[in-house]
Amino acid sequence: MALEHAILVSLMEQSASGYELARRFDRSIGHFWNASHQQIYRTLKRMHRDGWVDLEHISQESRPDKKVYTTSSVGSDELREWISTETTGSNSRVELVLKLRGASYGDISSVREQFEHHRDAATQRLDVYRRIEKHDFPDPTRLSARGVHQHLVLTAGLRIEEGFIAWCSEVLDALAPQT
Amino acid sequence: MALEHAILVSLMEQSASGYELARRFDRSIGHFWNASHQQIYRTLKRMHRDGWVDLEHISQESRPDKKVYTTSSVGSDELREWISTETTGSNSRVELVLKLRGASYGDISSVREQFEHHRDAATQRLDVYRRIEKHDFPDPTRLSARGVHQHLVLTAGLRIEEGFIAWCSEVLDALAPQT
DNA sequence: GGTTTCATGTAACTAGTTACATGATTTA
DNA sequence: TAAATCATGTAACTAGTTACATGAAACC
Repeated sequence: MALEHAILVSLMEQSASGYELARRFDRSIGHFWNASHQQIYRTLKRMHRDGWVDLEHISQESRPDKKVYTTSSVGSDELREWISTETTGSNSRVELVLKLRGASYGDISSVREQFEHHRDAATQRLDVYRRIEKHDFPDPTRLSARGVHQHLVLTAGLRIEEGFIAWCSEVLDALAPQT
Repeated sequence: MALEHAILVSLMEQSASGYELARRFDRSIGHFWNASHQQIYRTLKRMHRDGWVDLEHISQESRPDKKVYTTSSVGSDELREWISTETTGSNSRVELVLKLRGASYGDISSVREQFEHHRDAATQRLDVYRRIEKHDFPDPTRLSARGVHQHLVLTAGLRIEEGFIAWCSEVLDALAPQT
């Protein structure tokens, strides 16, 4: 899972209450990730129990009290570790984006390697899709209605992989170690 | 939810056992959707209970018996209805792909409208991202390490929206009513 | 003799969503 | 005076993952 890690990255940038984190997830991070306030409160509680975050109670006049969370040293160790761990599973692209965002809190060369790996995997996938296209849709101008729809679905796969590979190249260019 | 509907689309194309469906999800559909066999068996059971699918027990020699499921009339009504229902929520792009794949089993003009709507929404999002880029990264050549990372994350958003909009245009061109 | 394929499932767990609950203050 | 903002939570549910279980046949 990575909601914990998304929260850690966000807290590294700036300490926050659960409410404030929920708002951040609705804005910047939330463009590609979303988490409800219920999820965030629940997760913060667990993270505090596990010592990943420190907690400060803040009383306010004319506003409800709030609990401000800060990444602890255990938390930042955990984040650093997670950033260097190979990214697998169905959510991997979103996690890669998150690792990029938090790259300064971990080992950048490891992030680079992970991007290389996922770019290569995407290139192979793209190749598979192109073979499928050649095999199943040799003449895309002559297709039944259902054939057209199926071909468009395959096109989605092609476009997604192409886009991802291009973006990986941008990332790798920008993360290139300055020699 | 839409796993039910993904199964319905798959069964409309060809009746299958839970095992066979799981394999299909690992291949074609599974490039952008994945479902474990446990999930599929559980969901098929519920769909059968609700009358969305019919069931035929098939005994085989030298192979375990299997249960072959077929979309019932209730199921195809449900699918038709779902295809015409507005697509919302965090999973909407995957659902749109699925509706495209099953478009022949529902109302194509409604699918068209949904694609138009989502293309327009993506165009607005893209515009928001471009404004953010102008505002937060006026000079992308002069950025701190963290600034570079944050900018690349924004770039991911830009590329995803651009790609999605381009693909929607392909879809809309292909689905255009022949006049 | 070991792995893959066919074929079905249960049980326990983690993650995420929806609905409900409270209550003051500020803004339209 | 109604809605939005700030601020926290509980409870119940749905969806998805991981681990365990069985057992024959085909393939390498």
